[in-house]
Formats: sequence, structure tokens, C-alpha cells
Amino acid sequence: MNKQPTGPGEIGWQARKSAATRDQIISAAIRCIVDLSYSKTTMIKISEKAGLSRGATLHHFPSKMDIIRAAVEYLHEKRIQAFRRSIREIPDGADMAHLAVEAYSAHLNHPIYIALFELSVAARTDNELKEILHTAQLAFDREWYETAWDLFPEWHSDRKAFDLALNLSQQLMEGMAISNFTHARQIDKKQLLTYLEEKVRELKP
Amino acid sequence: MNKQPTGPGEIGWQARKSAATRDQIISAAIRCIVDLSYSKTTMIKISEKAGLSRGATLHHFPSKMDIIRAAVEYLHEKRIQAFRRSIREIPDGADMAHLAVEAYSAHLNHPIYIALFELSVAARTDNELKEILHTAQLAFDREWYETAWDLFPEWHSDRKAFDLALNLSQQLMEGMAISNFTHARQIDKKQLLTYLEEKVRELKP
DNA sequence: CTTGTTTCAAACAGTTATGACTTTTTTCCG
DNA sequence: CGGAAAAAAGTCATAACTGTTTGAAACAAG
Repeated sequence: MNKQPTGPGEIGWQARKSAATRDQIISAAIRCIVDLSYSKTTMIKISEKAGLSRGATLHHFPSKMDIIRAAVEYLHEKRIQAFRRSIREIPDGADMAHLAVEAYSAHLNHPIYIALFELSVAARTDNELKEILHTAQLAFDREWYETAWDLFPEWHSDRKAFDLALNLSQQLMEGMAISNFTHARQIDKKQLLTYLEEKVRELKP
Repeated sequence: MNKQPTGPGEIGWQARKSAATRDQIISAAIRCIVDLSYSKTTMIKISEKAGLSRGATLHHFPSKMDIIRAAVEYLHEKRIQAFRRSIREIPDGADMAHLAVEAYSAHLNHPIYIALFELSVAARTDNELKEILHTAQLAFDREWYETAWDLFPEWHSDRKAFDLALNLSQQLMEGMAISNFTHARQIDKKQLLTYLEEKVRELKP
């Protein structure tokens, strides 16, 4: 990779390569989860996608669960980052309801969400995974709620209405995202989202 | 089981026993899917739950997929039956919105729905399973829509509003059911359901 | 009583995953 | 340049699952 000798005082010795392959492994694991499902994600498949041998992968992560653990951390970090970015980009004075709905809608079709959903479903019947997810999930939920609260100061006069609007949006949109593959019948998403935006505006104090 | 000699004209010779063990196997398979997840459902586990040997199970169903196929058929049949029964029980002149919401809510916490959900998620990355589910799912969705249409004649003047109310209810409630295990934060379900009922009443022509 | 069919049990071969262990290659630094 | 240490590759034992095959009961019918 980088053949320059470690400069004086430089922290990074070439464990940067190690960090880089670690990231490769985590990224490969997430792609496996999205493409193959959690249960079909094996060390072999991860190694193949990462372009490494099994031994190399096992050198960085002693067991499969260690990879999953790292992947969950990575996913939640990225998810919060993406959430913050998407709402920071909303211009002042814009149609907040519409843009916020749009933003969360886009998020729900992103691989990050799909991977986390796949893991959440698998966790229903896997206690070890459930425990790994629980901490990160709790942190995300709190972060999500507080970021939204800060973002919409005009709701501060009515916390109940705020909770209702937030929950309504979240639950409905997640239901819609998931129904993509739990239902054969195609629904009119646009109609539903427009209606949702309307109701959110109505709820605003 | 029944040692009486096959009576004259009687259809059922002791293939009734066969049918009974077939049902046992299907039931055991569904319990496995709910308790262990689709991917951890193996012939061995199914046989154990059914109280049979692997050979016996394999005699009735040549392969695992044949069991799954039968289970999917069984689940959709039961689901439609349960749906029809629950709405037939709604008394005339009652608060339809409330009772219908209540009924679908109950359904979403029933093992039948959990099993189908588990299978639907697994089907995302399993083409064989996807194909098995697709037909039955299509039939259920149509049945569901038409039963609802027949049940609420007062909406017949406005099909658009009907679709909106139906989709809103379905997507929101499914989102809520699923968020039980995808979110750590507990939401106020009662508030959301009450709001939903109110909106459904508003939409009624 | 015997013959053939249906139900169930058990043993077997083939495949695939995991994780421990060993060996080779690469990289760093004196 | 040369040795130490980390990274990567390869090997192995073990375990689990699938589906085939073989064998043994139960039972109806000739």
C-alpha cells in the first residue's frame, strides 16, 4: 500500500492496512447480509466478497459474530450520519413535512436500512444477535427522536402532537417499505405519502 | 387408529392416518418457523416437534421444500378463514372502524401472521420460496380487498377514499406490528390506533 | 396364509460450515 | 541486509443437514 517509512512522530504505522482490510471485511459482510440474508452469510462468502482467504478474515475477526458485531456498530453509525446529513440539507422555510417524509422514504430504501432490517428480523430468534442489536438500536432511537425534536421547534408547544406525528410517519413509512416484499399487491404509495404529509401539517400546532 | 374395516362405499380407508400425520408435520413445521426462524427450520427439528423419525417425515414429504409448500398453502387458507370469521362477527350498527382495526390488530399478533412474515422476509433472498409465496400472496391480497369492499358498502360511492383508508390502515398497522422487534423504543400504540380510527371515520363518504 | 402396499425407522454418503492450528508471505525497523 | 512481528493463506477435525437407500412392521386383499 503505502511504502513510505513511518515518519517521525507519526502515529500510523502500517496498521492502516489492517484497518483498511477490516473495513473491507465489514463492508463485504454487510453486502452479504443484504444480498444473501443473515443466515446465509458465512465466513467463506464474506471472505470471497472481500477478496481474502478465510484465514485472513479469521485473523482480523476471531469468529463470525465478531464481524457481525462490528458490522452492526458500523451500520448504526452510518445511519445516524445519513439521518443528520439529510435533515441538515433541508433548506430553511421549505416544505418541511414534504422534505422530511421524502428524506426518510429515501433512507428506507437504502442498503443500510435493509441490512438492519434483515438483522432485526433474524434477531427475533437469535438471542446473541438480539443483544448485539439492542444497545445500538436504543441509542439510535433516542438520537432519532431528539434530532427530530430539535429540528422542529415549532412543535415544542405540544409534545403529544409531536409524538403522534413522528410515530405516525415512522410506522406508516416503515410499513410501506416492508410491504414491498411482504405483499404481492402494489399499493398507491404516492397517494399515501401525500395524505401523510397533509396529516402532519394538520397536526402542527 | 381406526381399526374398523373399510365400510362399503366408504371413501376413507386408513389413509386418514396418513392425512393426520401430514397435518402433524405441517403444524410442526409452522411452529418451527415461528419459534426458530425459517433458516433454522430443518427436517430434524420438524420431525422432533412432530414426534416422528426423519424417515417417517421424509416418507410423507420427499423434500423440505415440499413441507414448506404445504405449510404456505395451509397458512393462507387459515388466514383467509380467520379474516372472514373475525369480520363476520362484527355486529350490525357497531363502530365498524374501531372493530375492524381491533380485528386486524389481533390478527397481526397471531402466529399465522408471524409465520407468514418470517417466510416473506426469507423469500427476499430465496427465489424458490419467493415463487411459492407469490401465488398464495396474490390470492390473499385480492380476497382481502374484495372482502373489505363487500363489507363496507357505505364506501362504494368513493373508491379512492376506500383505497386510501384501507391502505393507510393496513400499512400503518403492519408497520406497528413489525416495529415490535425492529425498534427498542416503545411507542404509544393506543394513541396511534385511536388516531387511525378517527381518520378512517373522516374519510368515510 | 401369503402377497403387495403403506407407514415408519435407521444407516449411509455427500456437502458445507466453523474455528483451531500451521505455514508462508509481507512489512517494519535496527 | 537480516531478524522480528504482523498479515494472509492453507490444512484439518468436527459437526450439522439433506436426501437416498435399505429394512422392518402393520394392514388390506386374494
